[in-house]
Parts: sequence; structure tokens; C-alpha cells
Amino acid sequence: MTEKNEIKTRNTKQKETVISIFSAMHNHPTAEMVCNEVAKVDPTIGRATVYRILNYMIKKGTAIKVPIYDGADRFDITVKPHFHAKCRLCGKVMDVTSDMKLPKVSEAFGFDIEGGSVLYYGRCAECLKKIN
Amino acid sequence: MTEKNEIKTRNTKQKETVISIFSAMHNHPTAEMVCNEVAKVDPTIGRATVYRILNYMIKKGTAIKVPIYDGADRFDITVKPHFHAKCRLCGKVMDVTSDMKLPKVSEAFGFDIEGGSVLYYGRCAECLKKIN
DNA sequence: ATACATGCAAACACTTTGCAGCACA
DNA sequence: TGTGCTGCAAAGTGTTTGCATGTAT
Repeated sequence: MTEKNEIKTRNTKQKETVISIFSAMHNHPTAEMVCNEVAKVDPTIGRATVYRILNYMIKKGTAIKVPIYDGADRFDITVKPHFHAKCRLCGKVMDVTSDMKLPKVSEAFGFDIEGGSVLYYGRCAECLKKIN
Repeated sequence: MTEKNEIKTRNTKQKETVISIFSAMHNHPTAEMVCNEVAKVDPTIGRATVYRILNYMIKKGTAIKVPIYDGADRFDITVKPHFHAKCRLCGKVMDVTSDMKLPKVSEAFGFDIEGGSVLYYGRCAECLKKIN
């Protein structure tokens, strides 16, 4: 039985290309960065198509947006928790390995932590109800 | 002695108005929402001014952007950690009290957690060096 | 008096969408 | 064969910036 929440998609050359290239990028790229990599392989693939495919992946749950809150949205294929430390002054974003506890971030980077933000993503009760 | 990193500002009527209104909003508003509230009190204050003042506050450290990653940036006066749960399907954002541990989010909201993102903000080692 | 802040509008950056043609199932 | 996908360009959304004027210090 087909699930109601299954997203119907056709397998196109563009989709295959974008997904395989994007999947190989592990630096939470912006959509723009994905476009650039895609263009190296197939310059005929349009920007809108890349955006559309990234959004398909998010709907399907195979990609997420990583909120850094400055500039363009960042995408990642993995759904495992992400930890970042962002400088309020220069805007630089540091990757923090997930086993680093808060005090360790200061030690490792000499980073003065002033605050933090946590965002869980998933599916809310109401949407789960609609699916089942 | 004046600190090098002190941001020189003049106290203007606009700044006073925007900061006092914004400080009274505790629902991590978008800049747009702040503009609307400000306009109710003083419609002559321009949108650009609100953005500029919010950005001053971020530089000074008296406000932060809360990354929700969809739509407009959200601002908050407090720098205490924020916890949110966002539905991947409908986009709804739920506030999670900071003492709620991960499993409690599921219990409280019937929310299916698929992943998470953590962002620490503060000042990096290099910027701290420049200041001192 | 003068250097910074404001208001306006235009510019900018990022993303989505309308539409005609194309291609997968 | 037909419905969904693509590419292009235009529109949409959110934010920043240039400039002339105003104003706090």
C-alpha cells in the first residue's frame, strides 16, 4: 500500500545529478554553492531546478536546512544534530563536533559563548495525524 | 578609558522608541513585526531605521537573531538559550521551555523529532583579540 | 559646528513561481 | 499519452545602502 505522505517524483537526469553532487558535499552548502557545483558537471541545469530539488529533499526528509541565520540558507543531507559556534562580530561559523560540551567550545576555540539556540526539527502531532 | 569595541551611538528619539517597543516583545519577532509595532506609536520612523537599530543591538550584544531558517530573521532581546521545535511539514514553530529535555519534547507535543541543530553565539578568539 | 542618524527610495540578495515545451512512466 | 519536470525570466520577499537632510553632542 502506498503511503499517503509519499511524494511522487519522477527520476530525471537533473534530479540524479543534483542529488549525487549535493550528497557529496558535507560542508552545509548554500543553494548557490550547490548550483555552482552542479554547473561544473551540467551547466544546462537551471537554478530554479536546484532549488526545487533541494526542497523536495527537505519535504521527503532526506535533507535539512541548517539555520545559521545570516545570508543564504544552508543545506545538509544528514539529519544528525549540528553544532555550530558563530561569532557575533565577524560572523564566522565554526563547526563544533557533537561530543563537544559547552565549556569545551570555549577551550577549543577561545570562543566567548554569550548564548545559544536549539532547534529541533521533525513532524508535529497534527501533521503526523494527517499522514496516518 | 573608553573601550575600543564600544559602539558609539547617539541617543535619538527613534532609537529610544524602537528599543523600548522591541524590548517589550518577547515572541522573537521578525523585523517586520517590530516595524509594525513601532509604526503604531510613531509612523514616521522608517523601516530602514528599525533594521539599523536592531543591527546595532546585535553588534552591542543586547539582541540576538534567533535562527528558525524559514522566512524572515527573528530577533530577541534576551541572550539566554532558545529552544524550538519546528515541523518539517507545516513549518509551525513550537516554543520549548529550556528545561525540556529531548524526549520531553515528543511527550509534550507529540512531536516526532528527526534531528536538531545547535548554534552557540558569542565572540570568537580573533575578535576578542582585536578588542583587547 | 560637525559628525553621526534618519527617511526615502533604489538596489541587493535570495528564493519562488508562471508558463510553454520536454521527458519519464 | 499525459502528467509531472525543466529552464527561463519575472516576480516576490526580506534586508541593506546612497544620499540629502536633520539633529544630538
